[in-house]
Amino acid sequence: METTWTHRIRAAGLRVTRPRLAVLEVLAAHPHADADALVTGARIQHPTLSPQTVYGVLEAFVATGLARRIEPAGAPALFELRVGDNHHHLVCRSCGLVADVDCVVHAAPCLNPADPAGFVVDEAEVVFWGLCRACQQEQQPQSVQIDEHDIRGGAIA
Amino acid sequence: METTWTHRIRAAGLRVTRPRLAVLEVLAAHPHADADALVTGARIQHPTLSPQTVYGVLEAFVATGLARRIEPAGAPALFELRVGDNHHHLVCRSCGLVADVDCVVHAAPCLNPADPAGFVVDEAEVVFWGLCRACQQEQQPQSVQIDEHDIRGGAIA
DNA sequence: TCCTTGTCTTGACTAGTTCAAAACAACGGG
DNA sequence: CCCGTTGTTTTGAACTAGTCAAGACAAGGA
Repeated sequence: METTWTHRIRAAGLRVTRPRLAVLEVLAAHPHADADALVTGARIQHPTLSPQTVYGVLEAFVATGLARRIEPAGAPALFELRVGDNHHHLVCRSCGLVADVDCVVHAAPCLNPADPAGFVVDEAEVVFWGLCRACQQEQQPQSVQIDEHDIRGGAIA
Repeated sequence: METTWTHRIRAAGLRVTRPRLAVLEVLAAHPHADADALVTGARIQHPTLSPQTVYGVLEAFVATGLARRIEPAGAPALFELRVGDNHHHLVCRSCGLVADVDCVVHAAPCLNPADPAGFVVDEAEVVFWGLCRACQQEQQPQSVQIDEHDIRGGAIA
């Protein structure tokens, strides 16, 4: 398993280091983790890891195309390894859970503005907002407070 | 002119105050301004205005549907008065300029995910990323540095 | 004009992220 | 297999956008 990560890191032109392997492994297990969750998760394998190091690792991953950074409005940035297939995201307004949605058109931009106002568009970012299954159930029975199960997008269960 | 704003504020169930009128007027003149730009702009009419007051004004506007808050990834939040017509945005990767794009389907959500994964979707947020006309011209001649004309989304020219 | 209540002001504070410099370690060459 | 170069990590501080709380203030109905 780890060999795969090693190869992918090296293929991206990066040196293979312990922090990078740790972050990559956590990211693989938690496909929409935020920086904080990645620090926590990666510390299981590398306890002395600092947040700044993780930011550095992520920056390198994003720059080389190993990872992608997504920033849902009003929440810390999330990172995912699914890159290059131009998919989109579903975000729960209540708990922040993020799910992937395949794009019907697999090439970017997958849709075009009617009047691009002179812009040359290279990407259409689509975020669907709504309620995930769990939050729908919580809100129907007897309108429970929403903060009860504060999973948020990035947290590691 | 001001009478119009007065009416709109009151119609929203809010008291008509000087900070609110000032912010509303700046927002009308600069349709995609960030909080900082609004403070600067509104101070022309009301020099003692503090950032916190503007945040409060904007919160009230957004809560009552007078204004809408948009948060392009990696930039401070922008505010606009165009609400309720479910339009989308074009953002320039280089200078941050934001332009409106009409939505072909005028009701939210204007498109549906192929597999909503159990989510009940109420909005599809679409952001088109690309280069605005000015930045295209700047990058072709002799690949000029991009920070030259740092208009950014919210700044007031 | 007075009173109530919503709004503004002031100030401190937080989360998320970035910057800079020095210590360190990966890995290609000898 | 060790060494040196160079990219990475570490450490620590700083920064920005935005939030919170409490008292002063003013809008607008009586």
